[in-house]
Amino acid sequence: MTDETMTIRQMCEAFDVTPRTLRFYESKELIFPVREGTKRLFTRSDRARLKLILRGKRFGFSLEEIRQLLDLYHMDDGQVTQLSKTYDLALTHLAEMEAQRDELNEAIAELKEQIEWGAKELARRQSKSSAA
Amino acid sequence: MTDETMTIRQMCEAFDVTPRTLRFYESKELIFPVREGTKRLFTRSDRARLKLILRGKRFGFSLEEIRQLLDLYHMDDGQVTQLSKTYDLALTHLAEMEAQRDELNEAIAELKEQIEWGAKELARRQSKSSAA
DNA sequence: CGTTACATTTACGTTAACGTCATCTTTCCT
DNA sequence: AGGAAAGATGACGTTAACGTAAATGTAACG
Repeated sequence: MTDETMTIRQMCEAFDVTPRTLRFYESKELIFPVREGTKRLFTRSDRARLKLILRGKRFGFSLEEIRQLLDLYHMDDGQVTQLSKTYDLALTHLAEMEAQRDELNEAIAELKEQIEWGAKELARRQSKSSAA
Repeated sequence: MTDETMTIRQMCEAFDVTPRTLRFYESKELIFPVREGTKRLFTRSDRARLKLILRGKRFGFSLEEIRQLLDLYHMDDGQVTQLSKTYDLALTHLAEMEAQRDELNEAIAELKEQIEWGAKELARRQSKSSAA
């Protein structure tokens, strides 16, 4: 290994994705692996971004939404020109995520109720079949 | 209005969806509007299910996953045969949702940090430009 | 030096979740 | 009665996010 870089295979195993996925994310400018000849080498930065990408996906964000958010976490390189724009976007997303968390908590509470109801039903049917 | 049923238009306005979406959900057996002649009439049950559907979507669940979960909330009608199967599925989903909530909280915390960093940067640049 | 084994590019295929006509009843209003 | 409005039924189109296959390159190994 040259540095702290990883090959595409190592990335795939580390993050449980396919090569196609990584190439696809690169084509969409979500990650920027460097080239050693023709081969891709993924840096620490790519790994950090990929982690955020996969997390965003789990929250139901589209790749395009994620791409815009990634700029916030990757602000150090050069074009800080759009900082305040990105900042606003981050605030919006934060609000969305907090709303989603609240709704998720509500949904969890409701689901728990249903589960308890189900548990009682199962117990009831258990006693019936053992009584027969 | 005959009962507590709603037309497709009323549903669309109430839930901010298109007719196509409702027909699509019916074709996928997520909702079961009754027919008055050729027209669909949506019951209270359909509305409850639709609410859960839309919520599930916001959490990133697929319609197929949602369809299975809906059975849990709709258990009263007849086939309680699969109760324990549905029960297990509900427990699994509950675990998933709790994990998602935890991860969401973590992400919110990180995003807040980034936002604070952005706020400081903006302030720093503000003082620079006013000093010039 | 040939052959695995991994890599790249190009390009067409696929699935989910609807959108968008086009065409046809049904219904309601004046 | 007659025309607009709402609803229904196909059927084809679209977008996102990759999957998959074909053709080619290259790097290490015995």
